[in-house]
Amino acid sequence: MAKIVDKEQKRRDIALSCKNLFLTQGIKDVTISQMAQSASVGKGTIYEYFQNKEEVVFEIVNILMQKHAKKLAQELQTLSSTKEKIKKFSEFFYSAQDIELRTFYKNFISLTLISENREMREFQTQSMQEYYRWFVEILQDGIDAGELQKEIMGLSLGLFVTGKGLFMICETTDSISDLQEELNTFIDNIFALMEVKK
Amino acid sequence: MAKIVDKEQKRRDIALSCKNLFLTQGIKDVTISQMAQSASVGKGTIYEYFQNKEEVVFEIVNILMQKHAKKLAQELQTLSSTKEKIKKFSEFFYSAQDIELRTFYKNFISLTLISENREMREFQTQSMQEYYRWFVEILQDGIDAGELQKEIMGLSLGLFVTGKGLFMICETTDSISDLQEELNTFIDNIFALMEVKK
Amino acid sequence: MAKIVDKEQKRRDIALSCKNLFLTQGIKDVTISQMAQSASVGKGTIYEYFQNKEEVVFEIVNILMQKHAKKLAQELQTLSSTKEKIKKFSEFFYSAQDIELRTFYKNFISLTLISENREMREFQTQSMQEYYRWFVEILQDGIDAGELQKEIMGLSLGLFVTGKGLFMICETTDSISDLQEELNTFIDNIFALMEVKK
Amino acid sequence: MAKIVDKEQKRRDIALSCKNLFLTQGIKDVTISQMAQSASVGKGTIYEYFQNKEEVVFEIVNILMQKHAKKLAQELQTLSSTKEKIKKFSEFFYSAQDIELRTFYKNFISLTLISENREMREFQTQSMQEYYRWFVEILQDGIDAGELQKEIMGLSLGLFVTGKGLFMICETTDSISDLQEELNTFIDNIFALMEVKK
DNA sequence: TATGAATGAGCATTCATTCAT
DNA sequence: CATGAATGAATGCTCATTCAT
Repeated sequence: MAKIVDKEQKRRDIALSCKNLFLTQGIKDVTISQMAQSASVGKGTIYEYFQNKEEVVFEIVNILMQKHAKKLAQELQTLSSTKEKIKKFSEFFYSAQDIELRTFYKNFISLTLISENREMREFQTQSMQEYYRWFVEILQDGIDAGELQKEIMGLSLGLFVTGKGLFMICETTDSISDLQEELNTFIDNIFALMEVKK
Repeated sequence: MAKIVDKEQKRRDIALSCKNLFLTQGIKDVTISQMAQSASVGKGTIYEYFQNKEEVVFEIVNILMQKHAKKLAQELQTLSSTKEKIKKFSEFFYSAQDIELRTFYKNFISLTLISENREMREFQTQSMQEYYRWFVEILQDGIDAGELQKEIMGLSLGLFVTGKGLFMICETTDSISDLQEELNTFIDNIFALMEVKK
Repeated sequence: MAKIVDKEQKRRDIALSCKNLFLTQGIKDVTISQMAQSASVGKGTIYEYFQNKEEVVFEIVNILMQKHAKKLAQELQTLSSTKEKIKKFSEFFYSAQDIELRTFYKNFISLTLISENREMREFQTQSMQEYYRWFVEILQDGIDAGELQKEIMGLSLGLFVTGKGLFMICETTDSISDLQEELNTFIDNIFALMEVKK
Repeated sequence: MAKIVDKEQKRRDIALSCKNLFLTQGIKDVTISQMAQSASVGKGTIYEYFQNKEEVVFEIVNILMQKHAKKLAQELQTLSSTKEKIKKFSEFFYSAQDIELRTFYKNFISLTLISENREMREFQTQSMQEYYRWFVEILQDGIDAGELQKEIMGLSLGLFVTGKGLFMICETTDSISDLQEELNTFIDNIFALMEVKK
C-alpha cells in the first residue's frame, strides 16, 4: 500500500516538475528528453509512470483543477449573494491567478478536440458535469432564497456555457478586449431580468 | 509563352480535392504526398499554391464558410419570425448538412488554440465578427418589429456565444446527447422572457 | 553575327544583374528563381544562356577579372620602380576596390576545389598563367633595368604565390589582422635582399 | 543501469569508419544514411555524437591532423640540417602518405571559405598558428646554429605560406606538374641566398 | 526565342520508444 | 526500479530542371 502511494506521489512530482517547461516552451515543442531532464529522472522512467506526453499534461490539468475546485469552494463560502457567486464562478476564465491552469486547459481542449483518447474525454465529461451541478446548485439556492425567479433554471445550461464560449472567442480571435467586463456585464443583465423584485 | 493558369481556381481545386482525404484520415495524419496524389499533381505543385499543409486546410474552411454563409443568407430570407431566424442561425452547430464544415471548423479551432499563426487568428476574428454583426442585426430587426424587448441587446453577445459553447461541450465531452434540442429549448426559454407580450 | 553579339551581351547582362544578389545572399543560398527575377527574365531563359548556377558565377568572375586586368595594366604604366609594380600587383588581395571580385574569387576557388568542372579549372589555369607571365615580365624588366639581381627569377613562382597564400590564410583563419601590411613588409624584405646595391 | 560507453572513443570510431566513404564518394555526395550504414549504427546515433555531417568531416580532419603532427615531429628529430627540416615540413603538400589528409584538408578549406561556421574557422586558426610557430622555431634554430642569416626571419611568413599557395594552385589549376620539385627548387633557391657562407 | 507551371527525387533531421544493463 | 544509449521510421520541404505553349 505504501508503495502505491509513493508511485502516485512520484507521478505527481514528475508531472509538476514539467509544468514550467510546458508553460515556457509550449506543450507541443517539449520533448520527452527535456521532461526527463526537468524531472531529474531518466527517459525510461517517464515511461514507467506515463504512457506518453499527453498523459503528463493530463496529470497536470488534473492536479491544477483539483486545486482550483478547492479554492473556489472556499471562496464561494465567503459570498452571500447569488450574483456574486456566479461572478466568482466565472473568474476562472480571466483571473490572473488561474492563468497557468487556463493555459493547460486551452491546450487540453485543443488536444481533446482532435484526439481519440477516451480518458481525456471522460475526464472532461466528469469535470464539466461536476462544475455544472455546482452551478445549478448555486442557482437553485438563489431561487430557494427568493433571490431569483425559478424560470432561470431553464437558462442554466446556456448561462453556464457563456463563460466557456467567451473564453473560446478570446483564445481564437482578437474580438474581445476585456473578457472580465464582458462576462460581468452579461451576468448583470441576466440578473436584472431574473432577480425577484422586492 | 507559358501555360496560362487561373491560380485562384487551381488553388481551390487542389484544396477541395483534399477535402475527403482530410475527413477520412484526420487532418494531422494526412501527408503531403497523399494530398499531391489526391489532387493529381506533384508534391512541389502543392507548395506552388500553398505555404504548408495548414494553408490547405485553411482554404477549405474558407470555401466551406463562404458556401455556408451564402446558404444561410438565402434560408434566413424565407423566415419571418425572429425566433425562427435565431434557430436557423444556430443550425450550423448541428445540422447534418454542415457536418463537413463542422469537422474542419473543429480542427481549425484546435489548430488556432495552440498555433501562433496570425492569419488563422485574423480569419477567425473576421469571420466571427461578421457573423456577430449579422446576429445582432436579426435581433435589432426583431426589436424594431416590436417582437422583442429592447433589453435583449444587452444579452446579445452571451446568446451568440451559447451555440459555440454548447458545441465545444459536445465536441469535448459526452454530456450533451441532443445538441439541437438543447439549443432550441434554450432559445425558446430566452424568447419566452424577452418576447413582447401582446 | 549581330545575333551572336546580342547573345553574348545578354549573357553578360543576366550575369551582372545577379551580381548583387550573390553578394548579399551568399552564392550558395541564391536560387535560380531569384536569379531569373533579378534579371527580369523567365527561369527557362536562364537555362538558354547558362548550364547552371556555377556558370553564372563563372561569367561574373570572368567579367570582373577582365575589368581588373585592364585597370591593373593602366595603373602599372604609371609606375616606374619594380617594387612599386609588384606591390600594385598584390593590391588585388586587399584593396577596397576589388572587394566584389575578391568575394566571387573566393567562392570560385571554393567551387573549383571540390567540383570536377573542367571549364572552371581551365579558366583558373589560363588566368593564373597569364598573371604569372605578367609578374615574371615585371621582374625581368627589373633585372634588365639593373634594379634587381637576376637570381630573383628562381624565386618568382614562390613570390607570386605569396599573395595568394596569405589571402587564403586571411579567408580561412583569424590569424592575419592586416594583410596589406604583411604583404608589403614581405615585399620590402625580399627587395632588400635582391635589389642591386648601387 | 544503462550501458556505459566511452563517448569520445565512439565518436572517433564513427568518424573514422566514414573516412573511406568520404574519400571514394566525395564528401558532399555522402548521405547520412550511408554514413550510418558504414558505421554500423542507426541514423539517429550519428546525431547523438555529431550535430551534422560537417562535424564528422571535422572530426576526421582533426584526427588525421593530430596523427600527422605526431609523425612529423618524429621525422623532424631525425634530421639535422635546417633545409632538410623545411623540406620535410612541406612534404605535407605532396607526400603520398598524406594523401588522405590532403583530400580532407582540401574539402575542409573549401567548406571554410564559404561557411560561417565559427568552430571550423577557429580550428583552422589554431592549427595554422601551431604549425607556424613550429616553422619559425626551425628557422630560429637554424639561425642559432649559424646556418642561416638572421634576416630570414623577415621572410618567415612568406616562406611558410609558399607551400600552401603552391598547393592551392595545384588543386585549382593544371599549371604545376610536379609540386614536389617546384617546392624543393624554391627552398633551395631561398637557402642559397640565406645560408651563411662558410 | 521566351516562359513559368509543373515536377518529384532526394535528404537531413527529429524524437518517441525500447531494452540491455 | 531506473536508466539513457541506440534506434529508424516517418515527413516536410526544396529547387534544379523540363517542356508545352
